[in-house]
Amino acid sequence: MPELPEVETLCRQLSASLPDLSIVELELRLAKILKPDPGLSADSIVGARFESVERHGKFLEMKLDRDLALLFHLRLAGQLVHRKGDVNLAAGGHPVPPFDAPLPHKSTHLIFSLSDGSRLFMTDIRQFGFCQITTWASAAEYISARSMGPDAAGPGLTLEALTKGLARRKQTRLKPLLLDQTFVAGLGNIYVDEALWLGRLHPLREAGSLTVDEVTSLLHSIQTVMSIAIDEGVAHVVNGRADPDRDFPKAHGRLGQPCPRCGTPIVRERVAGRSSYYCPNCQKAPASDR
DNA sequence: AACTACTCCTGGAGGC
DNA sequence: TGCCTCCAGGAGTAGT
Repeated sequence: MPELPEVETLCRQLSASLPDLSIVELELRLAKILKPDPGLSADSIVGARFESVERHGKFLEMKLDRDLALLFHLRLAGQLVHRKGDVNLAAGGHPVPPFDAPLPHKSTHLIFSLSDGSRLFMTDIRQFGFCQITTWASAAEYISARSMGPDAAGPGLTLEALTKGLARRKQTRLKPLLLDQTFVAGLGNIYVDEALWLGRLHPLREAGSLTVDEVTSLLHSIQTVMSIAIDEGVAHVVNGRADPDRDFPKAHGRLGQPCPRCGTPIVRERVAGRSSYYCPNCQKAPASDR
């Protein structure tokens, strides 16, 4: 569930809390979570100091001195909490367990003890996330090899780039296309649904069927959803259900609830193997499906 | 090229 | 109450 906004929020917090601290000890509680590059090991990073934290799509890269780096992907349910005493200096990712829960949790797989007595916990109830121990150059190579598209919240996602991208993938439905990290980087199931709802586009529309106005609308919708989530708070969805006390997300996780725009009940349909929520009135199905 | 199915895994929800 | 099944989700891979 951690998508671009969750990782970006975490990145900003860790950028403030980690630099200049060094790693005193690393406790690995689930071996497969840690993936050291050949020639490196958990021991390699003991004593190394954090320099900076960066986001690449949904990847989080922590640059250390000695040319070392940690590359995290939180996948479905990964969470990072940097805590000193009872105080969270940074916390983000999947909201289960709650960020203020006692740590380590039974699903905490990795604990970094840092030079000021604080600790960084990686918790992941689904065990799909990972932390790679690598070098600056190998991290850059690894990221580059993903061939990620323009960042959904970055300046590279322009009308021109989006138009060209859609033209290259004319036959692909919008939902799987937007989930494809090589098309645009950072979106996941929740924010794709939100962007499509905001742009009044049905998830099964083919990329090549969009008018110029619709492409423009899609671009603005992606950018708007990203900035709302980053600036005003990420979507709170647990087990596929949107938090009933918040009005964001608008469509995702709101089966049967009235569309905030027109009042028509939101429907759920399986698209590309994923639950997709949309308004059947505002987001008209493609002609071929009617 | 584009699609589906399957894999990794756990926990929460709902049915009976 | 307790079993059972289903579902959530990112992304890689294999097969059609």
